[in-house]
Amino acid sequence: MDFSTSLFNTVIRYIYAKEIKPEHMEIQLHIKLNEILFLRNPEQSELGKKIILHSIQLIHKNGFESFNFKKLAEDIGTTEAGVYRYFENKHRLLLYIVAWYWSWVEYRISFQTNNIYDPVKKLKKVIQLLATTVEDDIKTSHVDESALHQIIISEGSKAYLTKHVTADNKDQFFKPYKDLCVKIGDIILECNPRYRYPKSLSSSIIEIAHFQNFFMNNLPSLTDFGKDKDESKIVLFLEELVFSSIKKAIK
Amino acid sequence: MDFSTSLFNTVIRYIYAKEIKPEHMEIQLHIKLNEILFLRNPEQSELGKKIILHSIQLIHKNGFESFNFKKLAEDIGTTEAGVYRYFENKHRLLLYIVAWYWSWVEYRISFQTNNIYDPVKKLKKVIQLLATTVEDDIKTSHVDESALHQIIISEGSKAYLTKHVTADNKDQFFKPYKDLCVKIGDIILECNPRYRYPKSLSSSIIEIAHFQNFFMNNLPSLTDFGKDKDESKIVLFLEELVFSSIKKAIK
DNA sequence: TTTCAAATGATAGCAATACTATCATATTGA
DNA sequence: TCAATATGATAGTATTGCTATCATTTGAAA
Repeated sequence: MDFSTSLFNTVIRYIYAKEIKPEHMEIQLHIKLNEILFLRNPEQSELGKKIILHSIQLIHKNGFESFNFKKLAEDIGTTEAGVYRYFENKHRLLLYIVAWYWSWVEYRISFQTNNIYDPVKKLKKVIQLLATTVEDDIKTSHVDESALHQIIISEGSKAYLTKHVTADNKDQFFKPYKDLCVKIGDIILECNPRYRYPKSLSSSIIEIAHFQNFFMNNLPSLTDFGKDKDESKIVLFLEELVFSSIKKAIK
Repeated sequence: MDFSTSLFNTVIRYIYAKEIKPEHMEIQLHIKLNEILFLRNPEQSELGKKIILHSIQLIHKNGFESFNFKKLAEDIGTTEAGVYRYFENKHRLLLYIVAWYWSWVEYRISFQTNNIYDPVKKLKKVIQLLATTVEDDIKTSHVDESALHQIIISEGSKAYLTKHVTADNKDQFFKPYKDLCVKIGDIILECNPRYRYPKSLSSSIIEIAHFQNFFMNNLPSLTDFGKDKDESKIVLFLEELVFSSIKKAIK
């Protein structure tokens, strides 16, 4: 795998410790996002990175509804006005975080399905990546990917469930999510070129993975996974759902 | 069908015009909800019914985020304090509306699947009812069921995507949704008693029906229905997904 | 090393939101 | 008819979601 290649929105940076020894070398992932998502790029300053890190922590802890820029500023040790210089409002910050997440997921999928040529195996890997808790492969200094995953499950859909979704869509805020859907849709078509609903199945896999996880942990009677709360069962459920549907369509 | 039977949360009332002529007879549906959902029962006063009617209109028009009790009160011609006498806050009002909706859907399903004994046909009917725009069979005077359906699609998940979901669940706020899931899960098991994920499939059908509709109308590239925006295609997608999965599991 | 623009900090203020409280009046039902 | 209950009218308060201004620090170019 060529790490220097820019992959969609993703760029890999080599970060070396001052004395270059292999064990001190870190590979850092850098996600490049659409400029319209922010007023000032949070990846390019210490304050900006703190804003991302602490908003993920705060939203994870207290939820998006009770989250606001005043609390965030206090948490960071800066002022409300300081945060407003980076993001217009908290919804834009959520859009940024969500876009970052989907870009990161797409990168992970590319990385983890690399050199897998069987589309069925590839799709299984995708389902597993979408439906199980992240274990960091490549670290990013200022993002807690595990907390982020939880946030996307509980708050992610609020990014688009608004009256201004059409305007936001025109501004390309959902591009990473849409790119990911296309990518998964293509794998589905590789499995069965005659399957009629690749994009709908793709978005359904993503959404089911998330809300089955949410239900399992919060409203367990809406699932069959309530007892042991085992994510791998969500994977099995999804695999059965997806592959029986794709295969049936072959006939 | 015995209309006098109380069905889960649902009660049917006969309303007669003063002169009893068949064409003046109306059958009115009355949904009885858990008392904890409100401070004062909105079904039992004119003001209460206005609150429900106008909040559905306002949320439908401007979305839940921009909705508040001041605007609602102005719309109705009462005062903010007046609304607070019925509902603690706007989230509780949303919970009420959502609970009402799911009770109503369960009633519709019971009504429309009555006398269908083939579980596959029954499940098809359920999918069709969940995934297509409501056409009122039985009218309720103070609820616009069609606007309500749109609200549930765009705002419904916000009812449970909160940090207090566990507390709300203990207070039984989600009972109608859970009852419906059980009911659909039972039909799935009738189709195939050995299917392993009846509840997860049930909640997935409901959620997919809704967000595929939302995506189709707002982020069409996430679906395969963007061009003609035809709800019946969502039904076909869901049927293929559901029945291939259930049937495969039979083997 | 200066220097000048950009980023940050500190403070203030304002309109809207999310309530709570109080008292007067209307209604209605026992 | 009278007493409880529902509604109306008004006021007030803490918090939220911003915007504006000016002073200070930082950092990169000259």
